Amino acid sequence: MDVTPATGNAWTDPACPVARTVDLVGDRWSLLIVRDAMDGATTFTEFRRRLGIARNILTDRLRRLVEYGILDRSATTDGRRHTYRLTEAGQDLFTTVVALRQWGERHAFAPDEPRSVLVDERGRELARLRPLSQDGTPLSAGTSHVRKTG
Amino acid sequence: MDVTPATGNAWTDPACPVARTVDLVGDRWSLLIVRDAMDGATTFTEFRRRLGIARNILTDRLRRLVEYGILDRSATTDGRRHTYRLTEAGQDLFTTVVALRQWGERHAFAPDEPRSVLVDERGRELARLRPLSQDGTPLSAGTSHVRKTG
DNA sequence: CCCAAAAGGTTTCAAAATGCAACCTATCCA
DNA sequence: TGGATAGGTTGCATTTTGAAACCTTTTGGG
Repeated sequence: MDVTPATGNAWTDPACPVARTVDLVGDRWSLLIVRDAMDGATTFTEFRRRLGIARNILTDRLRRLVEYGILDRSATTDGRRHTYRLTEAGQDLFTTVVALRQWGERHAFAPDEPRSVLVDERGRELARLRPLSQDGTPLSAGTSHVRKTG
Repeated sequence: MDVTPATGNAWTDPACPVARTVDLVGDRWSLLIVRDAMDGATTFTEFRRRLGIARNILTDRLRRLVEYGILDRSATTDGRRHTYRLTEAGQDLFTTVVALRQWGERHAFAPDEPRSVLVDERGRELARLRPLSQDGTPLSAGTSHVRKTG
């Protein structure tokens, strides 16, 4: 990839894939734009309606997401200037969005608070995401570690 | 949970678990602090050394992560004022960090760029996280949707 | 054909978040 | 006793964000 991050054109921690992802989509709005794109939003106005985001910020975030290869912008013929759709890289953020959602469900809601739910085509909630070793052993922070490079 | 977000004490989108999680840890630094805590960092100085973050910002983020129940701060007897450790909620962010990492590996690196790798106790890379339905069917943004509440 | 409304922005300016550097305080250890 | 180390706080400049006004193109009704 030849993408540069928002961070003054330098990665916060160039060798770390976590840090690079945070540099690209770790702001207040980008992942929520992706979330809404996954839920069917395609136009500037629709994103704005769902998010309540300032116009200039939305303009900037859409431009950046396109630049990063997460959204694709195409012209339309129906009076709307552009349609935004997730690229394959954008759709691949699904796992990340699900992980954020599941953590939020477990730790950011009181038991009785109403919340939106992500369901499959039969209306069932998803299985809990679990990091596994190649052989299927469940892994946690305690049973894994970062191997440095270079 | 009775936690309030950084966002001027109001949730960006109160019913959405994705948005609540972003409100809590979706800034430039929080998830990198959690990442380093998972990799063994426990002191102010150690976080600072690894991240290159400004002192006042680190102070603020540690305070917020403690307030949100993600880190636990305990006094020490060895000249360090405090030790920061992940709570259970903090450790549960492991899945989210892995999701960010795996996306970054796939989409934010050129094929030949050096990167750090997360491995299990035998040195093997993790299996790819995959959102699944309750019955084990793989799911994507296209085969799932958000069910609104309220 | 004309005009109002809608879509998708851009611009301006104020407010908030971030970052750097200097300063402060408590402990340890020689 | 005094310097080094840990863990901050404070002041100020820079950057990012946000609200509101303004602009341009398309579209659809009369």
